[in-house]
Amino acid sequence: MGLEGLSIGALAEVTQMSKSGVFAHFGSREDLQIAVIREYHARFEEEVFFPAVREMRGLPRLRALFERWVRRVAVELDSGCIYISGAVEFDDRPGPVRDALAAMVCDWQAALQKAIDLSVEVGDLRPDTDVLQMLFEIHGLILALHHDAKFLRQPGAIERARTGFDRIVQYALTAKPKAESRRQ
Amino acid sequence: MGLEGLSIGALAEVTQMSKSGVFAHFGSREDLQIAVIREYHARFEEEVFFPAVREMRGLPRLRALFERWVRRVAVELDSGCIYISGAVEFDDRPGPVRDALAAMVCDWQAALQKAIDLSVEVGDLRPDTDVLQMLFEIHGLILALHHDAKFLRQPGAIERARTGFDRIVQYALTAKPKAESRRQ
DNA sequence: TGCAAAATAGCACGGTCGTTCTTTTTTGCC
DNA sequence: GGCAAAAAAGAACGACCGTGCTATTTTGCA
Repeated sequence: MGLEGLSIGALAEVTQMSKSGVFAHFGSREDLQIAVIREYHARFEEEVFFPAVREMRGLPRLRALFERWVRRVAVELDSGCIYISGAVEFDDRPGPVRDALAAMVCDWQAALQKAIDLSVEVGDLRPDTDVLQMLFEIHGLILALHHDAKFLRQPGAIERARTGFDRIVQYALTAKPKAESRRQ
Repeated sequence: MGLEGLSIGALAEVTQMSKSGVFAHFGSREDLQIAVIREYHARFEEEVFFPAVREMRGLPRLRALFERWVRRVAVELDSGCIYISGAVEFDDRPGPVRDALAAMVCDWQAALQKAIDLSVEVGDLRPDTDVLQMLFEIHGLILALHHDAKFLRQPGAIERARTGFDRIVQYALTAKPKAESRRQ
C-alpha cells in the first residue's frame, strides 16, 4: 500500500497507541504523510546515495547509484517505493503532500543527473551525451523493474534492468549522434 | 485517481443516480472495478491495438503500437492509465481485481511481444534480438513518460520516449551482442 | 391495456476515517 | 516530593464507505 493506504488508525494499532495519541504527534494526516515522505527520503539517501557517492566520480559512481537503486526498489519488503507509488497516487491531487513528494523526487533526479554530468566531465562518457535523455531512460528501467518485480512478480526483472543499464552506458560511450561531432 | 479512488457514491453522484441503483448494476465494488478494467481494456484495444495492427507486419506495426501507446498515456484526460496506477495499487493486494488487472496487462504485453517477434521474423530486427529485454525497455520508456508527464508535468517527456524507442530499435538493428553471430 | 420483470430509489446498518474535545497519565525539573 | 508541561488516552462528532433490505418506478411483451 502506498501513502494513501496509510491511516492513523492502522498506525495507532501497529504502534500500540491510541488514535489520538498518534494524531497529536503530527497534527494532521497530511503532515503525517509528509513526515513519512521525509523519513523515506532520509533512508533512501542513507542506503542509496551516501554509499554510492563514496565511489570514484564518473561511471563507477553512476553504476553504484543504479545498482543500489535497483536493489532498493526490487527487494524492499515494505510495500514498495513511495516515490513510485506516490507519483501515481498524487499525480492528479495537488497540495502540500504532492509538493513534498515532487521535491524529493526532483532532488534524487538532480543527484542522478549530477552523477551523469560528472561522468561526462571526467571523460567516462562522450561529451555529447544527452544527459537528460539518459536520465529518462535509466528511470524507465527502474520503473519497469518495479512493475515487473512487484506487480507481475517476474523473477528476471532485476537482470533485465541491469542489462538495460549496460546498454544505455555502452551507447553513451560509442554513439555518433547526429552527423559530425565524433570524439568531441 | 486510480481504481481505489473509484467509489460507488461518487459514481452515483456523477451519473445522477442513487447509490443503490449503481450498486445493483455490479453486485459489489470489486465487480465494479473489474468492469472498469474490462472497459478500459476494450478502449485501449480500440485506440491502440486495432489501428496499429493494420500497419504492415514488422517495424512499422511496432512503431505504430508504440506511438499510439505514447499518445494514450501522455494525453489521457481521465486520471491516468489504470494499467499503470492499478499496478501500484494492487501490487500487494491479492484478489480478483488484481488478477483481472494482471491478465489485461499480460495480454497487452503478449501483443507487444508478438509484434517484436514478427519484426524479427520479417527481418526488420536482428535474429538474435532479445525480445523480452526489448519489451522490458520499451515498457520502461512508457512508465517514465507517464511519470514525467503526469506527475512532474515535464513537457519534453514525449519526445524523450520517442528518442528512447529509436535508440532501442537502432540497437536491435546493429548490435553484435556477445562475441560472434554478426548478421545472423 | 395489463402484467410480470427488470431497473432504480429510499433507507438503514455497521464500519472506518480524520478530527476535536476533555481527561488522565507520564515526564522533567526545582 | 511537588508541580508545571508534555504526552497519551478516551470518547464523541460528522462524513463517507460498501452493502443489504424493501418500496417504487420504469420497461418490454402478450
